[in-house]
Amino acid sequence: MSKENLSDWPPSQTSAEEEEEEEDDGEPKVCQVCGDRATGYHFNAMTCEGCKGFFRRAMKHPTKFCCPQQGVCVITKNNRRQCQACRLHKCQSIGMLKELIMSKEAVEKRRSQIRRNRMVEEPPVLSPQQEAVIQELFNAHEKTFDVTFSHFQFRPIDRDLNPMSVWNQTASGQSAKQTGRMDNLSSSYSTSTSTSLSSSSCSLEDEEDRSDGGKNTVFTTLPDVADLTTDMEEKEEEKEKKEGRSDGGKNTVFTTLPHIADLTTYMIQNIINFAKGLPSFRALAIDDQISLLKGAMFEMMQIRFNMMFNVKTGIWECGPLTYCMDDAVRAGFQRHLLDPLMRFHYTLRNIQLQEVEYVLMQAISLFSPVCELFEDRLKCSAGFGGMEFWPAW
Amino acid sequence: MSKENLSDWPPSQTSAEEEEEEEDDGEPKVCQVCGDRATGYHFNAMTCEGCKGFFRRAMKHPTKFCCPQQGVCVITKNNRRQCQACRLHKCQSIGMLKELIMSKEAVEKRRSQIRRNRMVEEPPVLSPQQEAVIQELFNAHEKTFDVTFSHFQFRPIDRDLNPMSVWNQTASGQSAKQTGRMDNLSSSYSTSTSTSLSSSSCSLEDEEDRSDGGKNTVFTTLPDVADLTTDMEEKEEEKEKKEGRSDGGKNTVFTTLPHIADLTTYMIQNIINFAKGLPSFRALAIDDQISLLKGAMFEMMQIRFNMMFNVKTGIWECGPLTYCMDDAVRAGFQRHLLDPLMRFHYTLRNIQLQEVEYVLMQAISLFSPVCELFEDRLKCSAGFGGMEFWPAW
DNA sequence: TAGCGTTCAAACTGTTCA
DNA sequence: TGAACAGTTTGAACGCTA
Ligand SMILES: [Zn+2]
Ligand SMILES: [Zn+2]
Ligand SMILES: [Zn+2]
Ligand SMILES: [Zn+2]
Repeated sequence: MSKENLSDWPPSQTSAEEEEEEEDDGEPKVCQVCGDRATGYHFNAMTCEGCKGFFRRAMKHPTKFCCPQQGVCVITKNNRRQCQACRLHKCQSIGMLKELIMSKEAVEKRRSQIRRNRMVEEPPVLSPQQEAVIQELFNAHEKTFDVTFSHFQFRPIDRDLNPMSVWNQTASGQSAKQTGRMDNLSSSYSTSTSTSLSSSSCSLEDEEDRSDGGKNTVFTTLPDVADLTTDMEEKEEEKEKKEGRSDGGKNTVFTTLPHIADLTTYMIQNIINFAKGLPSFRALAIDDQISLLKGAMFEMMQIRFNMMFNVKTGIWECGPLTYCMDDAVRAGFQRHLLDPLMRFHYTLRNIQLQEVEYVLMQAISLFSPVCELFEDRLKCSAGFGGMEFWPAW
Repeated sequence: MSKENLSDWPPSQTSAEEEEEEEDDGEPKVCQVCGDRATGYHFNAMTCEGCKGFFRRAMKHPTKFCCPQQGVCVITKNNRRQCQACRLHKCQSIGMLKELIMSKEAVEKRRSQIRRNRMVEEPPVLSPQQEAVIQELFNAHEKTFDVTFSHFQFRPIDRDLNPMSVWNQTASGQSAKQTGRMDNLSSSYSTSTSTSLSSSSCSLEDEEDRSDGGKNTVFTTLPDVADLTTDMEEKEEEKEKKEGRSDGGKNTVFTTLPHIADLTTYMIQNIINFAKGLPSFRALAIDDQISLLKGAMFEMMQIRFNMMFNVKTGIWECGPLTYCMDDAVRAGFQRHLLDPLMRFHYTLRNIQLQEVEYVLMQAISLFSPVCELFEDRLKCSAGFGGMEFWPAW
């Protein structure tokens, strides 16, 4: 195989044995481009599989090929790879037609048709193993996703009167209500229902794990919630500096930051518990657990927030609490992040996923490792095909 | 044939040789769409078979075709495949009528009418020859299919207490009962009724043939039952090695293996006797007999087992003995085999075949040769259309 | 026999992946 | 890049009824 490729450069003009692809007797069909064995008509010419694929690719990605021999190469089976320019020219000269390549739209239509056919004939039922995995994920999620936010402990949210956001929001009405609700509580930390959660630290010991009592593994080395929160706030700070707005916080007052920080902490804690509730996650090395959690945390949080996002009002409805984008602005988040993030929330929410599907998304996010080198920028696309909401920094 | 396809793009307007499909002299009718030889009027136009089929298909599946040439293509015999849009347009322009295509309901009515006619003229009764064949098969089967397992000689079945199977089985109840039954017998080999069968060898001489006394041919060269059993056990062993589980049997104890081996031997012996009872089988060369038996043995055994399979309980009821899938697991069979095998048993049993139909299935299996090259993997589909249960190894 | 529908292997698309 | 694969379209041959 290797020696064939050696001795045919430059493609000699002398070996112009004009192919007589007459079907002499039986079946010796010959590629009219390179002389290889042909497999039938492709784009209106008798060609081999190689020239067929080459022609399609060349036509789909219009690239200007350049011949090193002034375009006089004679294409053969062994040298066809050496000069794309002459190979393509030969393709066209023998009558290959780009019109017979299916158009972008036609291909897409064909694909969706095939998907539809598959759905019809192949029962959409899952194997028992698959069902079990889903059940496991869903159980862990159910135990750690506090829709009512009844265990949420927080400092009151302080909404500024002058909207900082340029987007109009219907937050004025709820602002008073929510602030008023805060005032009913004596302590500076509020909670919907009383819990034993200590406000200062949220260590990762399983002290609160309600799912499994005794079989807890060691989690003392998992990242502390405080660490993760600090990480994110640091990132915000860095970004601010880069944007040349680091005026030391003198002109901009992030009134909602304390509350949003508490909210973030609460979400992170629950997400860590979700991961801990997955046997397949606990089976990983502790360092891997940390890396996965760090890499996926932001995305998983957004996925969870999306489940509470109301597309009609643009408001996140977290139990008795409600948030609008303006609250994020007032916490110091920049348009550069919030713009694509909002697009993400509207897009994803409009798909109207079921809860199980959200859980699967979380799992995909969790188990998609992020390269250490890119941890700084968290995750860029996280495998969610066309739904990347993360700006390209 | 190849030359014709070369030069015809874009479909030229110049080649508009207006077809004169006058029946000049004899029969030179021409397709008004593409110019090919026409086979008559189809949907109100003189067309070829190709354009006839194309028109019907295009009308049945309302797909929007798109012409890459702004719809100016001129359709010819050689380029008609290259632009569906223009071909369909040409069809309609020459007067082809979709009204002449039978509607969905009309087609269905026609089909049932045909079925009815078939029933009338083709008597649903079988010819005497066919009846005779069936009778012959059934007789041979009846004499060799021991529903009561009264001649089954075996070592007691040792069921482990801890279920090895991950699937839940209702085997616990029967376990005790069946083991208890074994205890009533003194010898390590048990049998329901005493027979003269020697436990060590089951030679293929017709010493036990109750059907024909004297006209026995030589069968000493037929495969020994022991051979076949060994073959199958070897295959299981090989598979196990491939799956990297060949721990020398130290960790996995196949407690039921001795009994299952006896059961297999008994089944094989009866199936060989079934084949021997068929004159049409005996008429074959001895080597062919061996090949057919080897190739079909596993499948025929499963068919026989299926006749005793209880879909409700998932238990094979073999006379006084009962088996569940767990027994096979404990004999060393792997999920890779048992999974599709169980599917097969449930599927086939649910069809509720009559006994005669089971016998016909056995015969089909027996007389379907398996290529020597594939003997390793036994039979892959065995001619049972969509019921392949054999995993692709 | 004319003209419907049916069948199914060959032909020809795009896709995958080493 | 191209061999192998997967899926669809085509049309020659055939079955059936009026
Ligand atoms: Zn070629
Ligand atoms: Zn060149
Ligand atoms: Zn035609
Ligand atoms: Zn066209």
